[in-house]
Amino acid sequence: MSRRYHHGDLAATLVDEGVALVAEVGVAGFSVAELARRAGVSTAAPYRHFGDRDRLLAAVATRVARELAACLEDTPGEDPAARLAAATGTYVAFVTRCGVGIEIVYAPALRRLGDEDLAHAGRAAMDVLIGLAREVRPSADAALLLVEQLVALAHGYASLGATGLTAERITDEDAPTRATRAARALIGAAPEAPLVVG
Amino acid sequence: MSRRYHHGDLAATLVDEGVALVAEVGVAGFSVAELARRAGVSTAAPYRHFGDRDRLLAAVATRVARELAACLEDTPGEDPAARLAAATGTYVAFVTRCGVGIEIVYAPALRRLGDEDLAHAGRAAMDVLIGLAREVRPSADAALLLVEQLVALAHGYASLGATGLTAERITDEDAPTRATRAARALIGAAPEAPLVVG
DNA sequence: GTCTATATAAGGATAGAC
DNA sequence: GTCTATCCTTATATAGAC
Repeated sequence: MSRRYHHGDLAATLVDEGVALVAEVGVAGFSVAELARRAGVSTAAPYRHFGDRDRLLAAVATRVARELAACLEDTPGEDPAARLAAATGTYVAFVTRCGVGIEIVYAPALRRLGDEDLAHAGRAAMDVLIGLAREVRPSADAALLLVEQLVALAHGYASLGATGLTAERITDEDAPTRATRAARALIGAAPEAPLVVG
Repeated sequence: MSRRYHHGDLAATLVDEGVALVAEVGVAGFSVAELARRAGVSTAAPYRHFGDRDRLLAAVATRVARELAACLEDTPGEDPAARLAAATGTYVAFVTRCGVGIEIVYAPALRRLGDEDLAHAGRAAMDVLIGLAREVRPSADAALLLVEQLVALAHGYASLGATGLTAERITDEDAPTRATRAARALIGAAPEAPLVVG
C-alpha cells in the first residue's frame, strides 16, 4: 500500500490546515512552506491553487471571519445588553483559540487584494455585533460607536491575555470573563452623542 | 576627511536607532541586520555589545517603556478622572507613534531573559496609571481592575487604528480621542466588585 | 496536480583578521 | 571594537519533469 497521498481537494485541505496553523503560530508566523509541510505536499503545490502567499492567507482569513460570525451569532443571553456583553467575551475566547480576530480582514497586505469574499465575511461578522448594539442604543451612530468600543476592548483583552499582562491580575477569572465584565460596564454607561462626519 | 565613523558609544546608538526602527516597522519587523545598517556598522558589530537579538530588543523595549511612563506622567487634566481618561488617549497616541506599547515588556521572548531593567521599566509605566486609578476608585482591587480595562481598551484602539478597522468610523476624531471618550465612559461606570484571588 | 530542483533574498550568528 | 567573510536556516516563487 502506497505511502503516496492523493488529495481530492488540496485547496480545501490547505485552508483547513491554514486555520490550524494560524491558531498555533499567529498570522505573523503563517508561511506557505510550513503549511505545505503539514498538508504533506511539496512547497510548490500550494501555488497551483493560490497565486501567492497573500491569496492563500486571504482564503484562510475568510474562513476565520465566517467562523467568528457563527460564534458571535450563537452567543446566548437573557436580553440584548447581556447578549452583547457576552458576545464581547465570545470574541475574546475566539481570538484566544484561533490566534486572530477581525483585524486580519483589514490587514494591509490582504486589503490590497480587494478580495470580495473576505470583505463580505468581515462585514458579516461585524454586522452581528451591530445588530445586537442596535437593540441597546436607539441611534445608529451610537450603536456603531458602541461596537467600535467593544471591539477595541475585546481586541485588547485578547492581546493582553495572550501575552500575559495578566501578571497584574487580581481575579482568577479568565480573559473572556473579564472582557465580558468590562463590556457590561461600557454598555451600561450613558452614551455620549458621537460627532457625525460632515 | 574620512568617511569612517567612530562610534563613541555604539550600544547607545543602537538603542536610539532601535526605537526608531520599531516605530517604523513594528516589533515583528525588528532585525539586527537592518539596525546595524542604519547605524552604519557591519552586521557583526552589534553582537559585541548585545549577546543576541533578544537582548538588544530588550534594551530597546526598556527605553520604550521609560518613554511611555514619561508620556503618561506628563498627561494633563482637570481632575483625576479626566487625567486618567486622557492618559488612556496618551497611551494610544504613544503606540501609534512608537509602533509598540506595554505589551513588548511581556513578550514571551523577552520575558525569558528575566531582564531586571525591563521588568522595572514596565512596572513603572503601569504604576503611573495605577496611581491615577487609585484616585478615582476607593479600593486597590477596583483600581487595578480599572487599569486593566483601560489598558485593554487603549491597546485595542491602538491596534485597530493602525490596521484600519476605522473603515467603520462614524466620527472624524482620531483614535486617541475616541479612546479617551471610551475611557471616560468606563471610568464613569459604577465599579463592580472584583473577585480577589484566594 | 504534484514533484524535484533551483533562483533569490533575508536574517541570526560566529571566526578570525586588523 | 569593528570589519570581512562565511555558514546556516527559512521563506517566496518559478521551471520543467512526470
